[in-house]
Order: sequence, then structure tokens, then C-alpha cells
Amino acid sequence: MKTSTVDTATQILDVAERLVQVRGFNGFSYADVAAELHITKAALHYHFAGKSELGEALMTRYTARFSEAVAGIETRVLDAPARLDAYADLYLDVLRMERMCLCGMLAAEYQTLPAPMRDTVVRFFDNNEVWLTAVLEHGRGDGTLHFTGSARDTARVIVSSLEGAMLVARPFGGIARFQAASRQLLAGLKRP
Amino acid sequence: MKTSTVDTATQILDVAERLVQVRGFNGFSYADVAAELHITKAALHYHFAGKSELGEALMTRYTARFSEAVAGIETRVLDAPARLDAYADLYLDVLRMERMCLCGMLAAEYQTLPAPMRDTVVRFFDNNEVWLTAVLEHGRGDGTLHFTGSARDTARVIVSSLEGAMLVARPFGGIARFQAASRQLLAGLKRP
DNA sequence: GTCTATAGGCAGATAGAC
DNA sequence: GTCTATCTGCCTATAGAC
Repeated sequence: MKTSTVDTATQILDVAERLVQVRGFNGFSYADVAAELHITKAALHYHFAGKSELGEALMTRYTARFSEAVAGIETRVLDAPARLDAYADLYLDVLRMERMCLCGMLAAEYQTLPAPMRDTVVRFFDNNEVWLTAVLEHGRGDGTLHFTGSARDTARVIVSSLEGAMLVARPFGGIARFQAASRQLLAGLKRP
Repeated sequence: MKTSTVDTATQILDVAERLVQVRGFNGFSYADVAAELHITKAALHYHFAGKSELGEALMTRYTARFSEAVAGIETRVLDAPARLDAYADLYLDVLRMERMCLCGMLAAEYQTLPAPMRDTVVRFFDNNEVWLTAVLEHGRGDGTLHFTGSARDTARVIVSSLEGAMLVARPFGGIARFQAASRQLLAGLKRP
């Protein structure tokens, strides 16, 4: 019989994840997380030895979740243009919570990250590009998408443009700017 | 008769600017700047009362410089497509120094910034969009540029996509990713 | 698993001499 | 303008009781 209470480690990850996405990895502390959960900093160290380990755990979970969400698109959505829309909606959902993409935030702070975290950031973008590349090639094959240059380069444009749209949209508040940028970006791939 | 030595305040701004662009506003300290210039933290406080004031001074100078650079494009470059290329090259020059755009970095850290700095970040993006909007309308008028939707929305796509391309390119090292994204983005505006 | 207590360091900042 | 000296406070982290 499963309880309704959430594992403490999970609660820690939830709070820390939000803090990193809103304030950055260098913009939050163990004290912030502890205060919010009404536990002590020492209790945090029991679950995650140090900030670096906490960061690695955040990345592992985030990457897995994002991969699941992306895989879910393939089962629900069939044609390539709609898959791109659904992909952009993943970013929109994050922005609605007034957060930055975790990996986009960490990309900004990249030079200050513990070494183990750096690799996972790069891998995140790579994984996304691989998936998008397949979608783009599929769409070009059946004539629903149109772009010049390689599918991989176009995938890179999509990833970086969506990250940039999130980055700039947050200081302005609201999701309008992101949506406008996202729509215009994807519209360019749908018209012949 | 002007001396060859550089004003200390200017040296401080130079070092601090680089540190913010590489490590973020929350990723550098007065101690870092002082050590690099072989002066004490107290000397820094003489020139800039606090980190917030230093940050404001950085933004003021950066915004002015960027505006000058953008204005310079208008005097050197005449047709709209070439102006867009020159604009993208401003970002490329920053990336070549292995830095992020100052305002892109601060956009990521927006929620943790001192209030006076926030407004200047928003204004930076606004100013850039205004200039780009004029270039886009000019280009559409003489038939050298083609895009659907408003010039303002397209300007926003350009700004956010270039910021995103810088953001993602840095963890991968080198400028290739940025150049590929930049070229593809602008190519879409040049073809009919 | 969570606590109290504390270590050791670095942050931003100030007073006052030179 | 720059220094030494110092402050207060927060940071990450650890030891050891419960």
C-alpha cells in the first residue's frame, strides 16, 4: 500500500530543481532548500553529499524526464510538423512555470559548473538534436517539412532558438514573446 | 598630453565585464576582480560602492557600446541583408572571446539581479528590436528581405535566436555551432 | 533520517591610516 | 586612491547525539 507522502530525496530534488531553473545553480543554497522543506542543511547533506552531487542528480532526473516526454510525443503525434509543435510545447510548459530550461540555465553558468555536471549539459542538447534530426528527416521525406541544409543543422537551430526564446522571454514576463518566436520559427519549416 | 595608462575604474569595468560574461553576475566576486588587478577589495569599493552599482555601470557602458556598434553598421553597410549579417557578427565577436552576451547572461540570472539592473536588461533587448525592426521594414520595402508576420515579431525572433545560439554554442566550444545557426536563420529571411 | 553544534572559508562591505 | 584591518553574515560541509 503506497503512502501519499513523497520521498524526502524527491522533495529535495523538486525544490532544488525549481530554484536552479529560476535563480541559477550559483543563485541558490542548501539553506534555501532546507528552509523551504523545514529541515536542516545537515539533513540535506545526508541525501546529497554536496552541491555538486545534488546538481548531478538534478541533471540525471531532468534528462530522463525530458527524454520520456519526447518519446511520448512519438506515440501520441504522428506527423512531423505536429511533432515539432509538441516539442516546442515542452518548452512552453516550463516557461509557464516562470522557469528557464534547466540545461539552458546551466549552459549560461557552464564555466562555473562542477566538471561532472558539464558533460550532462552537453549530452542533453545532443540528445534533443538527435531526436529532432529524425523528425526533420521524416518530415522532409513525406513532404510535410521544408528546409535547406542538413537536418542536423536545422535541429540545432530549433534547439538554440527555443532556448533563446525562453531566455529572453522571462525578463519580459508572460509567454507571449516565446509563443511568437516559436510560431514564427516553426512556420518557416512548414511552408514550401 | 594623454598618458598610456588606463583609468582604474575602466580597468575594473573591463575585468568585471569579462568575469560576468564568462561566469555570470553570481559567479564572480570583488575578490576576483581585485586579485586580477593587484589591488584590494577596499579599493574597488572606492570606485564602485557595491556590486549592484558595479553591475549598473557595466550595463550602462555595454549598452552604449552596443548601440554605437549598431549605429556604425548603418554608416558602413547599406543594404538590409548585409546589415543583418553585420549585426550577427557583433554576437560572433563576443563569442570568439568565449563570452556570452552580457545581457543574455543577465537575462538568465534575471530573478536574482538588483532591481536597477533589471530594467537595463529589458531596455537592451528593446533597443535592439527597434533597430532590427527598422532594418527589416527597409529590406521588405526594397524587396531584399522576405518574412511573414510583423517586422517587430521577426526582430524578436532574430534577437532571441542569436542569444540562444550563443548560449548553446559555448558549452560545445568553438564558434561553428553559432555560425551554422546564424547563417540558417538569416538565410530564411533572404530567400523569397 | 533528522537533529544540534560548529568548523573553516569566502562573501560584500566599512573605518580609518597613509 | 590605495592600503590594512576588521566586521558581519552566509556559504558548504562535518561530527556526533538522538
